[in-house]
Amino acid sequence: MTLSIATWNINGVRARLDTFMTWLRQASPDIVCLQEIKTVDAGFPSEPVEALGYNVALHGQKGFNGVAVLSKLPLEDVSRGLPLGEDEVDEQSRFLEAVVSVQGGVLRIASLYLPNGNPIGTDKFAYKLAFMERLRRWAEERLKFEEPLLIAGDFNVIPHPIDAKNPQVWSHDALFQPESRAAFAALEHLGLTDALRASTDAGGIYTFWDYQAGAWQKDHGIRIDHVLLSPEAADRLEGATVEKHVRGWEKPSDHVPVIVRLGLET
DNA sequence: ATGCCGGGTGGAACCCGA
Repeated sequence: MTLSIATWNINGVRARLDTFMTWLRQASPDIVCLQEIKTVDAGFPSEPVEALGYNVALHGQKGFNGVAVLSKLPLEDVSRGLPLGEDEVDEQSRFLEAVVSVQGGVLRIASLYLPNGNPIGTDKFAYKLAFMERLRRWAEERLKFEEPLLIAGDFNVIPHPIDAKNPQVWSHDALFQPESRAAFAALEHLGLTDALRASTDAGGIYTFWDYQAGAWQKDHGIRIDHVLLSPEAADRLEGATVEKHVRGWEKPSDHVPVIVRLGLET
């Protein structure tokens, strides 16, 4: 059978409730990773989501950030936040890890909201790069398990010029800095596969269009929402698609969902 | 060089995003 896993930066789940529920009913993925829910756990619309058959795991935050994993399969293990070093504190809710059972083992899922990092040259950019290094170290440890693993979310990185309509516009932006792109490449060098790029080398595929300056109307987009796969997941990849049409709906998020399909028995 | 738009908080004007 095929398991479908989606990721979507929803830009405020409460402001997006109608759009979100409409999409969830239509697309009906087995697993959904959400970012920027922008609410504490108690503010998440768990009841209507559970009514559609989903289990809900949350790592919320007041006003900003916040990630979630929804799953039609039971969530057996949930862990909030990336590991921290000695004396390190991270008050930002940007990472949520969960495990579901599949035939012969488990499927491990991480919902990720990587820091934007703008403007460059500030502590925000340093925080982004430090966060990416923490993610790299975590992924390195998890890959030792040799199990199907997905890191799905808003990476806030434009990996290559082909992933932007106008790459030169982003040359001074944290999303397209050499350091940001190198840190993304370092994740791939661990053995992780960019699911969309494993499916196609076509240009013009974007997941974000700014609300401002008519970016959507001009198709001035960037591809910054990604799904990275461990070798055991990549071997089962059946396809990856971007739900572009959702950007044209009423009250859209500025991001659209990305869906990957894996051949896995449950 | 900055704002554009939109969500959040808190109850106006400001922070934040990408």
